Amino acid sequence: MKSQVKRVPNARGEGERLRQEILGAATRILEETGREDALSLRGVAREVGISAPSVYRHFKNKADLVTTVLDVTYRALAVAMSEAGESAAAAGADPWERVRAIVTAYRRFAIDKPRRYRLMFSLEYEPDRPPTTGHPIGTMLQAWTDTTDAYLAEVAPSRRSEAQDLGVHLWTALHGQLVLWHTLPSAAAGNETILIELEESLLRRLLPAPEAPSTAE
Amino acid sequence: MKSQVKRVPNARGEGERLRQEILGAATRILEETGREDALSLRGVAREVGISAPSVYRHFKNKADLVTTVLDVTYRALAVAMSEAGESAAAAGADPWERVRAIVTAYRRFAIDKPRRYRLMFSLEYEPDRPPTTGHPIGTMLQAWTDTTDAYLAEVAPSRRSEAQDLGVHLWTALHGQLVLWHTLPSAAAGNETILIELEESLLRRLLPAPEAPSTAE
DNA sequence: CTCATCGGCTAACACTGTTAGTCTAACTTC
DNA sequence: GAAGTTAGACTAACAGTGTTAGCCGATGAG
Repeated sequence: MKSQVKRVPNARGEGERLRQEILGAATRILEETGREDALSLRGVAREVGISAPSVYRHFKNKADLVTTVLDVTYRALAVAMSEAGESAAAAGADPWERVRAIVTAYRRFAIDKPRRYRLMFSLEYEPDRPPTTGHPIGTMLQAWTDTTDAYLAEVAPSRRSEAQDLGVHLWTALHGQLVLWHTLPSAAAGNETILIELEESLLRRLLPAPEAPSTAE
Repeated sequence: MKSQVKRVPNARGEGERLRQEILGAATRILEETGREDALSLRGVAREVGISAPSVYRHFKNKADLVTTVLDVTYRALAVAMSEAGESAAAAGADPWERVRAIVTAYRRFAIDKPRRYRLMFSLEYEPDRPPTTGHPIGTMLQAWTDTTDAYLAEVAPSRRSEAQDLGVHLWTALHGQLVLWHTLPSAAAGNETILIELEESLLRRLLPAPEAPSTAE
């Protein structure tokens, strides 16, 4: 019952396979528990069917494992955002609807993967990583300033210099809303429409309306 | 060297004293490390000069200890905010300056106690606490909606119905800014003026200007 | 055929949260 | 004042943790 099949080792070049399995199991556990210390190397090893020290063949240590999970999550979020923007554009959406689509994708991600989303922003920056890449939060910020810049370029070109500021405002406010929503126990939590209304109210206040006010089509 | 003085027990009714010492040590360690799992009961016990299980006389378990530290921190933040508002009012500040003072107090707190601030919003709600109190984040939100309500009452009474929304926007956006600032490694971090400018830019966009536009003194 | 190396394993260390049970000194009650 | 109770601590122990050291079988290169 303890070691069921004694797991035949992967072939010579196939070590990467186990790495992916470990990553998957760790992701699952982190998403279920939401706390870094609830993830134990022995636990993921048990789930994958290997022994705990074998994890060290593929990850430097536990922190490295967690960091990798979060890096993957960051990338997935960025992809979800850009895909939402592009498919909205392809469907002929106007600039406002395009921003709306990106915001919605962001919210969906944060709500569907709540534990990991929270974890993304609750970890200290680990300085012993390749400093060229920087913290993945930077790419997140970039995605938002790109969004506001594209919006301003089409809708209010004269105010395009505010794109950076607006991107920061948009992202930070949305993130704050989601944190609040995740944390608040009863009232808001579970009621997504509240979030949507808040978003709407925020966007109206933050994003400038089109400059040519009337029939510009 | 191990047990230096064998710490004479507190007198009969003085158990509270040790409780405070434990709380203080835990607060210190949490502020230094910033991670819940870096706080060990044996560690705080060592620092206070008692044995680890003695902590259980005063706290249900480790989570209870951490929660208590954060509750105290929440209260301190709320107090700092209201004090800033009141002392600004006492100094004859106008509504805008009053909001500004509260925002500044909030930022100061978040920057001076960065680890604890981050911890406040990264813990899951623990359901086995007295449910009457709710999550302390609720009081935080209340403080902000009070702030915006007071501002609107004086400056734009016709829009007072928006106070709730504006309070949420203000708080979530500020919180998001601070998270970003804490997380981003090089560029922003350590440069507080960036934060102040962001705040200013946000407040201008969010808070309505006085209704009587001209000479209303 | 040899041999290095990949992909794993076991054993062990130091540490953790938590429980059970014990001791001492002070306070309460008769 | 004697007896009992209890606040305020302690030691011992358990199960589980991250991590390191060292081993072992199979596979591929020379």
